[in-house]
Amino acid sequence: MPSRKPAEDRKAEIVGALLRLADRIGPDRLTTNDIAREIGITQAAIFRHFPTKAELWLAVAEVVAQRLEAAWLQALAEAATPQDRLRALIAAQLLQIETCPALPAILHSRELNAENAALRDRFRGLLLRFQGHLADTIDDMAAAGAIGSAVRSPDAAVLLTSLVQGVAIRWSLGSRGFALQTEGLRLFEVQLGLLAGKVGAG
Amino acid sequence: MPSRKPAEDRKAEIVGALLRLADRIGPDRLTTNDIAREIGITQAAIFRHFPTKAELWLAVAEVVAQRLEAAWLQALAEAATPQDRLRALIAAQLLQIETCPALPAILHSRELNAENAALRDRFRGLLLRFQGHLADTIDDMAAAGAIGSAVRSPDAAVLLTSLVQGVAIRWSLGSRGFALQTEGLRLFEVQLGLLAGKVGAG
DNA sequence: CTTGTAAGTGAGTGAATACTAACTTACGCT
DNA sequence: AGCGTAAGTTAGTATTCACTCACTTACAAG
Repeated sequence: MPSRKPAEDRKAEIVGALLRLADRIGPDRLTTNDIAREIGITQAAIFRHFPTKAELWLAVAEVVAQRLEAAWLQALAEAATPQDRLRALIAAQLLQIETCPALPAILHSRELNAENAALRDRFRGLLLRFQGHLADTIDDMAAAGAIGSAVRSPDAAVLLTSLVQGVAIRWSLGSRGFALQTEGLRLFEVQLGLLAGKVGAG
Repeated sequence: MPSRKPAEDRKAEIVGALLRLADRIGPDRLTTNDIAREIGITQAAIFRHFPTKAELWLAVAEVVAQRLEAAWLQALAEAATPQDRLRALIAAQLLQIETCPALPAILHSRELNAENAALRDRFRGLLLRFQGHLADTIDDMAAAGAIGSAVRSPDAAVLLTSLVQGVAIRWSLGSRGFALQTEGLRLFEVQLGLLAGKVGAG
């Protein structure tokens, strides 16, 4: 009786519903029934599109990876100076988390950390690639003299990644009582000031 | 047939088992059966000591809170200079996470974030108190001239808390392939150098 | 209009879930 | 020694979980 959709569309719909519900219900508590109810099909229909729940999670990882990488590339392409690129990378990441608040919880889920090794590797690779972009951009800044060299760029990249994750935790624990991107970028400027302040001092 | 224990001891044993298993199995997937099997009693016996699972979680929060606060107070008491106190606070927190690796996952669990509001408030209060200690210590450093005042102490505290959380995430995603406390303290020295480098520059 | 395919259904599976009730027995106290 | 208490058990409950299977039917191509 219900309207049918081509498999591609339905798969995307299922993945989208999972990401939406993972925030409300939690990645490890989310059931196939929750997803089915959300999009108005039966639970059994989920398994026509994904053989197991673990494979559904891998499809989710694929979608997330594509979204994040696209956001990073756009940030890198649109900003002119290395400093603007760095800010744009951080802003993009904050926006992605704000748009898809389940992301931090998925990083800590046991679906990822204990039961689905392929999923963990996918996300770890993503995080490493983000830090790589950050480190490269920081190297560009150092080459342009916009920043000191007292801190090695991979360390600076880790500090900035941590900043994003830390503000995301506060955001989530505090029931999202502030604007994630605004507060994150404010702290980014503070940290950038610290990094830039080291010019010629190391 | 099995050896009996006074309720106090058994409660502590249950809480300890939960914390151990929450790391391996995940906070949201951990069942009362898992706990019972771990300590060699039947699942029903759990409910002689805790009326519901949610109350068991609250007892866990209480134990964690006491451990963390004791570690902080000891760090504050044992270190002489404000700078040493700051380092000791960070070291203590890193050690607590290394000793009880379930802590970050619990922070992101849905037991905490969605289903057990009392649990969330308990942990949020803990985190705020940690940042308070950090900020106070940073103020002491500023008063002693050991640090610049370009960065407001609450912001610096957030940056340091984020550092701990960020390195903890990398540690866990990377299958704990490095020593958390060592790497965390190394990054702390980097960040401290940045903060201290601003002396007189603000 | 017919027809093949694939999207979706309905009804089920066994295993787990948190939690309960009625019982048994180990242990401390006198 | 014996007795009361409380820590533990066995055997359940209703519900939910991921997943299966036989089936129906919407839709697009010829």
